[in-house]
Amino acid sequence: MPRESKKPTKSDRTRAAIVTAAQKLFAEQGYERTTVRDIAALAEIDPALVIRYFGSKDELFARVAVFDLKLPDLGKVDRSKIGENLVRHFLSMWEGENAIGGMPIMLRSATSNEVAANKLREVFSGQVMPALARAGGRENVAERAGLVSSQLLGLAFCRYVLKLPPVVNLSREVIIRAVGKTIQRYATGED
Amino acid sequence: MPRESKKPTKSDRTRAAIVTAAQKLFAEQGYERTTVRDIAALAEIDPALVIRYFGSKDELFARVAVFDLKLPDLGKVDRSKIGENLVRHFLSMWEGENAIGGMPIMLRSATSNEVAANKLREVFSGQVMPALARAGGRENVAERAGLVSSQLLGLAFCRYVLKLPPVVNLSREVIIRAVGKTIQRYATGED
DNA sequence: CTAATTAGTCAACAAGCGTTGACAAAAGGA
DNA sequence: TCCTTTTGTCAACGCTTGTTGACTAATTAG
Repeated sequence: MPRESKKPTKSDRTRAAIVTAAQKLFAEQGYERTTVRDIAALAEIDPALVIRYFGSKDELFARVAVFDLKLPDLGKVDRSKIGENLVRHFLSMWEGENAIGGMPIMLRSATSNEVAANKLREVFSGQVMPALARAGGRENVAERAGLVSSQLLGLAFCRYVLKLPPVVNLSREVIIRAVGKTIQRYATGED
Repeated sequence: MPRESKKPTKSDRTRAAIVTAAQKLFAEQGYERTTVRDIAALAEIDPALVIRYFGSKDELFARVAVFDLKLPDLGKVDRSKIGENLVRHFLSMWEGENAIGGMPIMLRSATSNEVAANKLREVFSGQVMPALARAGGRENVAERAGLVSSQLLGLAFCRYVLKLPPVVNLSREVIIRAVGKTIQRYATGED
């Protein structure tokens, strides 16, 4: 009974359907508003299967609410283009083909779900801080990373979660120029 | 039966206790997580009274989730100090004595409660946009207001809701200097 | 083909939710 | 004092939630 990656097809299609439905609903309505029955209905399966395959609603959420920012090595980026680079990367994480599904899920749920909030803080200390440590001096890393996060999370919050019309309507170019300049200053610590 | 402001004391102390408890709990856990029974327990009254006095949980939330940013007239502020001024004002709205209780309530609930999200958007178009219209040219008001909001809401989200340690630890002075410079650029549309 | 394993169905559970209405206590004016 | 209005209490309602276990159907192995 090799549990290896052989036998690609069985009804893990069910598992996949559950995951897909859960991602969509958690991202749209957050953890509390999304019910196991909603997920099952969207996946066109029985609610009991959600529990059978994932143990509980919490475990399913934990499974789905993981993501990797895939931040580039800022030590290898042209020093004067770090801000632009980060903003471009950030937008591509949220929009287009390779968008990371876990991000809207976390942002929507972190306000009322302590598990999600902790995961977001971990992403910060495990991914954002280390990346920023390679972008400027060793000093004030936390301060610089905090400022960067406040701007980028705020942008995501307004644009993708709250959907504030003027922020939704901002073009990629405007964001890259205006916000990029801010991130450049925060990230490098230059005044 | 004059319904005027006479007779200051009866048991509107109950009403006040309910409002106070509701503000605290909505601000800490958001709309969905907060139950009528929780509010009643904190106010040390019967759950039925919450409904009696406020009609429903939704009406109580609507009552409590209102706020006025009290933005200053930016036309009367030294043009080069608009950013600093706005950030100072923003911090005072969140911290200290006269902090507005409705703000954390809204921010926590807007991610999963459409009523709260709409109210936030109304605050934006009814208070932030008009104020910014007096800070720069008539053009790009929406763009500038959107950028300002993305930074200030992001700051509030990280510092007061998510409580990201590096952002919580930022001193007022650092925030006023670093974020103030950003807001200055966004608000005036310079560069 | 038969037997065993896997996948899916169904009804129900205990707990929690917002909300209601019938009733008792307290307060205040006549 | 009595009577009316205000305040508060209590139990219960109908509904939804996450979760469970017994059962059937489908798939696979020998």
